[in-house]
Amino acid sequence: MSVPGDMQVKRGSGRNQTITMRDVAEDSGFSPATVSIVLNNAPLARYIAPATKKRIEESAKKLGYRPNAMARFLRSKRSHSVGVIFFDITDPFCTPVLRGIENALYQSSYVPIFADAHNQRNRFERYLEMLLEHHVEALIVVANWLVVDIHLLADLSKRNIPAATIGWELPGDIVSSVMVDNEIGGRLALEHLQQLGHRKIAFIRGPKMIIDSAPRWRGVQKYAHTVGLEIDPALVAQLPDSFDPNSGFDGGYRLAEEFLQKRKKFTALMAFDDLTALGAIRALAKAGVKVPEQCSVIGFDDVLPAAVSVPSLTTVRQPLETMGTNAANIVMDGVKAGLEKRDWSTLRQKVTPELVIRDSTRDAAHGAAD
Amino acid sequence: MSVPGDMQVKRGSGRNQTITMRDVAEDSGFSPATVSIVLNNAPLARYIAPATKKRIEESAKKLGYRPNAMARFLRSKRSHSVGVIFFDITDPFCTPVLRGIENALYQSSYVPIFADAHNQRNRFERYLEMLLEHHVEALIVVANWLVVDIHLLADLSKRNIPAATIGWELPGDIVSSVMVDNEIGGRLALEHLQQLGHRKIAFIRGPKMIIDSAPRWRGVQKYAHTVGLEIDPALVAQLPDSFDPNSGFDGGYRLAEEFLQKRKKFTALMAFDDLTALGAIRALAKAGVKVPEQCSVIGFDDVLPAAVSVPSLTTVRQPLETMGTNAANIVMDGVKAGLEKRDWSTLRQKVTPELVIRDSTRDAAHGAAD
DNA sequence: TTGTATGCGTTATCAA
DNA sequence: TTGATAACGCATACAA
Repeated sequence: MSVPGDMQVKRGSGRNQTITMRDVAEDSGFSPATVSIVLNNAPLARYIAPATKKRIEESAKKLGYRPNAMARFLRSKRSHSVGVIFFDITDPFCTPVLRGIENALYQSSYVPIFADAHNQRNRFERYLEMLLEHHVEALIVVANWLVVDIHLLADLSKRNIPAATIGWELPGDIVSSVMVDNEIGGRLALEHLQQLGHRKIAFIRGPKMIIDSAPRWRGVQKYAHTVGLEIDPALVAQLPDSFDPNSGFDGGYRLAEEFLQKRKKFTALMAFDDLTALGAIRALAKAGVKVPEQCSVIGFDDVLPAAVSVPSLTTVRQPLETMGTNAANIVMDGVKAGLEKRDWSTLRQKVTPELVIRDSTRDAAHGAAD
Repeated sequence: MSVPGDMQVKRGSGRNQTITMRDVAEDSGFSPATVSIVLNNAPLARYIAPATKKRIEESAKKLGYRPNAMARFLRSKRSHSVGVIFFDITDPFCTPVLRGIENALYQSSYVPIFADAHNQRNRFERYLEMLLEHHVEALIVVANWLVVDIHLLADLSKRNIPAATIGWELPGDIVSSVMVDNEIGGRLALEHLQQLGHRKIAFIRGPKMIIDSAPRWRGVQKYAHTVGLEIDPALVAQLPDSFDPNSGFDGGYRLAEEFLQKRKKFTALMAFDDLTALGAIRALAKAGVKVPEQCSVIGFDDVLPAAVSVPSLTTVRQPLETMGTNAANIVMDGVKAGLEKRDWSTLRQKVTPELVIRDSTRDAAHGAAD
């Protein structure tokens, strides 16, 4: 039996709330400074006796010590957090992106502080403010949909906090960005339809205010030109600007209906994105046009609804999760660079989309929607 | 013209990084204490001369002063952040919930720290650890899918941090919870089919490990009993346990296929959730069974894919965004209670689901899948 | 009505 | 190889 004095019972006095470093110091018999060095595995830890380390680590574990992130920040200026602002989380586009970001940050033991601008400029600004107050070490903006003028972001670089945008880019080299290569994507989609033998193709272009719209369409035009495919202006429509990222569905429905009313024959339809494609498919179905038998439809993005619809949607896949991961890694690299006083420059990354062939497209031999 | 001495230009010296309260104090000519009182509108602010307040506020604005959340926390023990752990953000169920949580927290100027457990226990624990380090003032767990035993959460109440779960509940009264009333939901679904005249109905029940499965099925059984509807055991299947929240799609597909192979006639199918329903619809379509003409299908949840599928899916809607909002309000109330040393007790909230009739169901007169 | 002094839990700079 | 000590930026008790 051990003598009473042997008992390491912590006097459960008043301050039973939180275990501080001082508690660990007392328990282990070393000074707070040493404890700090050991527990952070700081450079100086090389000079600490292994036995000491062990004792300290044991005490820490025994007491359930948890470093206080706030106190730590006050000294080290490191909050171990990154701000992540979504323009509109409602867009299924965002989910895999968020997953990618989260996963990358997790690897570095950083936490994401989540913000959703609801497509409102003042909300965006307010969140920026809040994130700054929380001293996030970096910022990621997922700007899939609406424009909010992001000059605000330029402000950040002044504060030396690395920022990256996903699905959007700013002029200049202040903010990093990760985007799909829309031109390749546009080509991929049209190429697929063309190779299936489609010649009469209807197009629903993206809203003017979306940055992806123009290059994606350029990809289409260039490819059409290359293979000598004629694009009938009567079969080209454009989604109206809107604040709702999922409005493409209604837009696709309406524009497809209009195509049908024109009684212009087409055997395939290329939509700006997946939801637009699904909207179009619904219009076609309502008019009794079967997909893909009478009309092939291709989307863009590869969000969840594309995979689980009936028929499943052929689409051009954006590697959304990867895009999130990359953006997070880019800013984290910036954070590390700042820490090590290394030089670091902003990055503009284009990722390559990929054709995903499913059930909504097939060869043109069979029929046509008119 | 003002004299040179009038210029309030801040010497852009070394410490141009961050504006602290001391800077504001110097600039306004008052002490840091007074500045603190004014800027926080603390109780003592009542006694401060309006002119003083004005001067201080102007200086603060002019200098672009931003309180340092970390430093503030160290004193006040308030981090102005709430941890939000998702078991698996990949589930479309989560998006509206997240939106609801975010919106409620925003109203109180709290930020959500986002965590995604990827359905892994150790990841869940690690995040809990990280959130504790960041001293979140409350915790919300969105446990839509897999079980991770949440005894860990009980730990939190010891630390006096209010917690709530969404889509899951714990025994005891340690943690608040917000759930749909699954029994009502189950009844609603069956009632709809029954009122459309369906008698031969196939059922795909939820996985055993999901907490919703049992009560939802109970609702079905009770209603069937009430109206004297017979449930054919050969037309009842159950989704296998799985770690992937979207696996219901494949499960629905497979089980619907099996029903079809049995050559038992049914004119309607009730699926555990929307994705399961969509999977089933794909199987039916593949077998040439038209929905809703030959077979009605109803889902549960009302996630995005349900609304944009073709045909659009009739479903029992969970008020997901509201559930998120409610959970956030519940824990925020706990936070305030703690602050005011008020009493506060944990809550178990059941929200009411709602039938959303769309295009995947119709009266039974027309045909049957066999 | 405002200012002074102190400490929150850590880390960094010394000195020992 | 380790320990004192002094900040970090803010909020409060207390003094003035």
